[in-house]
Amino acid sequence: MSVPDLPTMCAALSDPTRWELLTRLGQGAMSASALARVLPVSRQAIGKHLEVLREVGLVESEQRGREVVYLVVGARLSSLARELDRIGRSWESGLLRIKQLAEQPDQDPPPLP
Amino acid sequence: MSVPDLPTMCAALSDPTRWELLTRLGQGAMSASALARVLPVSRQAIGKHLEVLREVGLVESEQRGREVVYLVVGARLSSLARELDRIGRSWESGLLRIKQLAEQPDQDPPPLP
DNA sequence: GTGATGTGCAACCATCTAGTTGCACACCGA
DNA sequence: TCGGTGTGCAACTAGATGGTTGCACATCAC
Repeated sequence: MSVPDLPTMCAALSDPTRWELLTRLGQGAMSASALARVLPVSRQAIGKHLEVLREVGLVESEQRGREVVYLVVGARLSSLARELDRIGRSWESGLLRIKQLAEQPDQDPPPLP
Repeated sequence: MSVPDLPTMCAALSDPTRWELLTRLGQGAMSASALARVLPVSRQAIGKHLEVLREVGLVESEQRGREVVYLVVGARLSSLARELDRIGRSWESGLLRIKQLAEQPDQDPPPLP
């Protein structure tokens, strides 16, 4: 899996059903069929959701006997969080800089060389 | 604006055009028309995107003369980041706990009262 | 072996969404 | 006063998406 860009990562997290899947998997690995038994969605739909999550690295799959169980990858979510925080801070500091400029009226104008 | 849930916040961030808007606004407040001048998208489409971002609190709007300028709210993204990180960590610790349990075979079984 | 269970793949459908165009109206400046 | 610019609202379209059903096939347990 190549590292997905931010919009793709966020798109994977934009569906309530996928959050439900992630939350369940957060309590322990499960197969698609097992998830379909406890959720009001077909096994095939769940399979598609898990594939989306796997593509962005939020879950990993593992063959166990004849079934395929999925494990959540919390570190992936945390690394996304770090990146979002970094960007959010940069926006804030940028606005701060501009606000400071606006609050210095006609003071110390840059000399034209 | 009521606080939006995680899927809704992530959905707002799942579109490349909206990230483009946020990035531009990160360098300074702009109006929808000004954004439309520098992006290959119509002013109306940009207006819809900005409305989506405003609903989840990622931008704020401000009347300036006859135009409406939009400002990015970096703190909103950072607070989302904190929440995602918290969840990611909880998943990791949960898996760790289960892994530890699995690695203690038939040891210290709980007494039945 | 045989039935039950789990998986994979494909076709199909309804709805959401990101984009467009078009028009009406407000307002600023020369 | 009048042209240019900015905004708001509505209608429409193509494609993405989340969901379904159906079927074929592998595999585990009895």
